[in-house]
Amino acid sequence: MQLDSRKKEVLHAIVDDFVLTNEPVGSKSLIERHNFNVSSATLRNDMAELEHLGLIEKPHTSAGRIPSDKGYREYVNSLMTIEELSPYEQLEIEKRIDTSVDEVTELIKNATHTLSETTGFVSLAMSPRLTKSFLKQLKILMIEPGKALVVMVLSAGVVKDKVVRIPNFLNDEQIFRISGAIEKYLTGKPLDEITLVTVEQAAKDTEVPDPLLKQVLYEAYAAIKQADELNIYLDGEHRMLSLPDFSSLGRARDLLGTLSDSGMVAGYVNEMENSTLDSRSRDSYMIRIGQEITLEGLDDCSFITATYNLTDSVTGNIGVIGPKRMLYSKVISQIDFVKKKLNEEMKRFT
Amino acid sequence: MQLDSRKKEVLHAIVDDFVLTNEPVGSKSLIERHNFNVSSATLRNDMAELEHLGLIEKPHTSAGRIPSDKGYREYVNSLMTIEELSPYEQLEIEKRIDTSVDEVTELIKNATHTLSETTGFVSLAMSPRLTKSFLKQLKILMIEPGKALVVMVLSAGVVKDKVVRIPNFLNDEQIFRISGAIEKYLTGKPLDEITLVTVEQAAKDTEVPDPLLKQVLYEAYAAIKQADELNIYLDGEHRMLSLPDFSSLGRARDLLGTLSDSGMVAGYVNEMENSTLDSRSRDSYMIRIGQEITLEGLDDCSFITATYNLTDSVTGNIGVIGPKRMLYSKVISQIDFVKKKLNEEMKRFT
DNA sequence: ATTAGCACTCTATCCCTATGAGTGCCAACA
DNA sequence: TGTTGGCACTCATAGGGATAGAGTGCTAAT
Repeated sequence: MQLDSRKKEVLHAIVDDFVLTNEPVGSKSLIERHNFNVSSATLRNDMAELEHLGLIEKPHTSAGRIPSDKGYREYVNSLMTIEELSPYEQLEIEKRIDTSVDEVTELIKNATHTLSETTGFVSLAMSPRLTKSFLKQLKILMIEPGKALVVMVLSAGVVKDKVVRIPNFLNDEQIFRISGAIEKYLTGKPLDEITLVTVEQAAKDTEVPDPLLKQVLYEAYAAIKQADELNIYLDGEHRMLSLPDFSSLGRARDLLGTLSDSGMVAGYVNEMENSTLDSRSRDSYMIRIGQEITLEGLDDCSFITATYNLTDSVTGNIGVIGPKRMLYSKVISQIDFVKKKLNEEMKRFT
Repeated sequence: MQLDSRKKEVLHAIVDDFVLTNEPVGSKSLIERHNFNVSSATLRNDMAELEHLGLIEKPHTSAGRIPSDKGYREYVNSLMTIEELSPYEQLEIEKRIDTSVDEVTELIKNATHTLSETTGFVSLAMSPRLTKSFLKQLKILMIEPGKALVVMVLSAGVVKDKVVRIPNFLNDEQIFRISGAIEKYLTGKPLDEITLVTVEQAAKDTEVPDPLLKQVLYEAYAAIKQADELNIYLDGEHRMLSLPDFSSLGRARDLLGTLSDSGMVAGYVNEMENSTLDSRSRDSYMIRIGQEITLEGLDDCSFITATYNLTDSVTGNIGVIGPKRMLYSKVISQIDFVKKKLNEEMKRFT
């Protein structure tokens, strides 16, 4: 996109003004608010050009201009500058995140909640992707005949467990032996390298009758696989209703309807994570604007996520879904700061 | 409330019509829809009387009548008849509840989700009140130096755990001894009879140095107490946006804002549970209508809950938050049926 | 390349009116 | 005493101009 410098300024100003006022911005008000040393007629020419390029558009013939998705994209990619949060803003966030919790999950939920409060938008986080973490401990506890609890401690400091069914006539002793064998064989193995075959191999010499063994192994395997399932945490959905951008009930309904299917949102975040659309090397966040988002009802939204690290290889995402018409640089700083805090606090768990 | 039988019919008809059409109902349309063998003028007299009693009201001078909170209350208490769901409706619900899950929590979430889908309103459930359940097993597993996992199996078939901090230099052996002592002493005790004192007594003879012991005991106690904390599951909040009753964005915002504070809603349900307002002996559900609900923003809602049983003494609530203008008898049957299914399925876990 | 000027477009707002559903009340009736 | 027909009155809602205002595109001059 080659734009001469004034046109860049004009686009920048239009985005800024529209974000601020939520009203289509015209050539005259642009002159009033900003120090362009040219006349409104000149800006009108520039604006016609920007519209021709698809960066801005008119709601109707005689209205001012609003940024198009492409315009926001240009703004985000090349025009805006991201500033650090002020010490005061940083403090506000630090005060809000409750870091006194004992579990990673709670910490993530807290951070997500804080992010929603801070931005005023919907926030979301994905649980850490545990496929790269490895098994540190695995114990199977008998609960009662036919029922056992598989407890796993993963390298990232995460504890997972699952109630499983086992054959009724297996006794403590046998379970203990199976459990020990699995643990011995699988400790240190990344979750994504654990297959049903490796689990079965683990228990070769347990001296437990084969038909009994099979079911336990399968259940243990299922428990392990469940441990690396992704969870998503959404927060602050109701805040969207306070935004003028969603004052039409229809839009609000579609949006919240889509967000209520958290599995679908999680799938989308995952897809984003694996996409090559973003210049990840440059920045540590991903942005999707308006129609770029393939979820229904999010056409008027932007979706920004950053990646947090529980360990080097165990990561998750945290971010925001807000209106396209948002203060991108501010929101990005806020996400970034929350992410940093989250990373710091997570060191406690690993 | 002494009403002659025609006035009862009139109130009944007004509620029915208003629920159906969402429009104030006038004397004339009442005649048209129902077989009152009197003239509209007579109904006008009756309606004036009902209004005088505070059972119905006018949005403005020359409009029809709508039921007041008191009118709905009368309807619910004395006028409506509750019918069983049709076999088809029952089947629809049975199809929807996924009962193949391994944990009570998942089952409850599924039932809640189904209830929201079925009614089209917000549904909610409280986790079982575990204070009356007793400890069946308690194990403390070392995770790493300074960190352990307390695993509890409760009589209601529920498994709870919590990561706790312990002194760094406690070894496996010592933890095993403490764990065994606590378990031996507390097994069979209802959770609400377990105090810090009883936990401390449990571990008198463990031969673990006292200062180390203290911290573990405190953490174990905290874990036990956390096990009986109440969780709430809300589902289908977005459905409220599809209801004409909440077509005003302001109302919808207030409502969803309040619901987003799930802790507050949980507190309210608990309060309801302990209230004596309801004739619990007669029916197995509780209803709060409009202003009877002390939560902000729920003035236009009704709140109906029923009690499910995990065991005889371990219960929770499941119910619906919908608009006042709802088909009470239908919704009550739906809740009741879901509750029954839930009770049946829960037998598997105990 | 920039600017002033101008005709044109379209929305938003206000006011006015007509419509119609509904009410309360009164007098008459069974 | 309860019921009814009749009637004047009320008020929300919808529709139809008329107007103001902000903004645009285009042209001709600088």
